[in-house]
Amino acid sequence: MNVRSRHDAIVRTLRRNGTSTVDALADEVGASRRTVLRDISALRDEGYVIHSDVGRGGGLQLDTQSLQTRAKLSVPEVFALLISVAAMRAAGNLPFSELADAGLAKIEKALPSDKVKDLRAFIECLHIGQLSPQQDLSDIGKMDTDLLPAFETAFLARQFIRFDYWDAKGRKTLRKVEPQAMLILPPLWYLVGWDPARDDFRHYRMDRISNPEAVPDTSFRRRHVPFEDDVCPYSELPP
Amino acid sequence: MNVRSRHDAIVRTLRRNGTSTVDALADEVGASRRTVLRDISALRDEGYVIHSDVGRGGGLQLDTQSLQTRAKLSVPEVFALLISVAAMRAAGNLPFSELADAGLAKIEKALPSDKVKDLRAFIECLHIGQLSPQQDLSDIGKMDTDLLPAFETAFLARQFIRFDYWDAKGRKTLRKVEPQAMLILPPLWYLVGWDPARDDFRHYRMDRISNPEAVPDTSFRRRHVPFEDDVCPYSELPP
DNA sequence: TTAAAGGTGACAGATTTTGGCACCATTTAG
DNA sequence: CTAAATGGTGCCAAAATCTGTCACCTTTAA
Repeated sequence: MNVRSRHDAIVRTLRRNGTSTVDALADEVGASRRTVLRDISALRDEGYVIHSDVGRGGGLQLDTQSLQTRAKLSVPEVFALLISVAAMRAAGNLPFSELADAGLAKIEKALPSDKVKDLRAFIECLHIGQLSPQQDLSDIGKMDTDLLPAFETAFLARQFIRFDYWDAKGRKTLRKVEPQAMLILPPLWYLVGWDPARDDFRHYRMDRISNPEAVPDTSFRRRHVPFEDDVCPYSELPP
Repeated sequence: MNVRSRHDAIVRTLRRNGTSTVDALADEVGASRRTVLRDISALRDEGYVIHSDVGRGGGLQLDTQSLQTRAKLSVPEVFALLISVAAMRAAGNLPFSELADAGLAKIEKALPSDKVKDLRAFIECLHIGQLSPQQDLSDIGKMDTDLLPAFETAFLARQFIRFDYWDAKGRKTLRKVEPQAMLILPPLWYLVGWDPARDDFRHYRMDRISNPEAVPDTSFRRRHVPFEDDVCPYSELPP
């Protein structure tokens, strides 16, 4: 019996029984009274709130609201959560969004600090708006999460991005643009890029992009994307 | 040097240097070659993807997209994240919402299963709509997250909820209602309750509720709340 | 062929964890 | 009041685990 799994067993037992004595716990997890007491102390250090009543009829009691959970997340998952909360916040602060932020802050604290900075910088490139409901959105494709690495690299290292694009008429073309921003108009998601060949901004629906690849190019410039606050000048975007 | 901190040091070094040899790592973290190899093996077991090139010029390389983070979250924080993602999904599926769900699934897997069921059941009571923008929302108060425990208890144990309520005219009254649903009209958040004294549904702005308390009462009935799909019959709600 | 790299197994020594014990403080039953 | 039940602490030896050393293997590039 591992120390970690013994801790888990203790928490589980406390949750199940509501209240329990040290000796009963020791019996349950197959460890000595002394060890269980040390475990309780360790769990308290970890943030669990465990009440104890001393004396006859007393025992230990786990504060159910204080339950901790230990999750192991990958960077793309953290990224997705960050976007979710950022999008929700942009849509109008919900109650609990502070609490969600607190949770995310803990997750971020567990990431290497440079990775956090990268993610935040990427999220700075997001613009979230409201799509007018009369648009025809019958053909929304699923966005492939495999796109993420190339986009992250291109945005953060200020590289060009090259990809295949199927336009609204079903024609496939090869594009190479400076990634300037990401525009979210739920449920659509656009890349806003500066196309040097056309000397203008172009927007690309993410679900029509495939095989993206970050391409180093010294001519990259960060440009001022013509978003004004929450007003999106792209409101006449073809779906 | 702890095992845990040595693992962290190894991951940090691999991230910083991009690629590194076992001997260099051993030197860096002040441990033997053998120990570092054991640590690498342990990290791989934990889910880190570490590529290795054998032979002259080879070395270890951490797959940057596979970076894991170990976060410790409390139940209310998990709850807030669940609501965020649920709300975002209701607002129109964003790309990455699947990824966010995958992350949340991992978090939930780390929770006791009954707690997960409770949280899901609570979230079932949420109705998320769109607030028409012409409403006057100048006086939105902050919702206190301390309200959560009482609401969770009342909803899940089917108990009445008693609270102080300040209405739009600033009058304070004591209410006791059957909690039937939660209505989210960003950025507002309502409790939809059946008030037995008035024999009708009433809605209460959450930021005007204080001192909520769950009260067991055998007369509680689950009622059909007159929401129709996404159409909210409460659209004439006074803010 | 040789040197540089990752990887494995075995074993003794170093370190940490565990169990047992004595003991203390508090509370409730009788 | 007294006794029993409970949480809690300090100490130390035994048990378990971790670590370093060493020998050796495989693969790869010069």
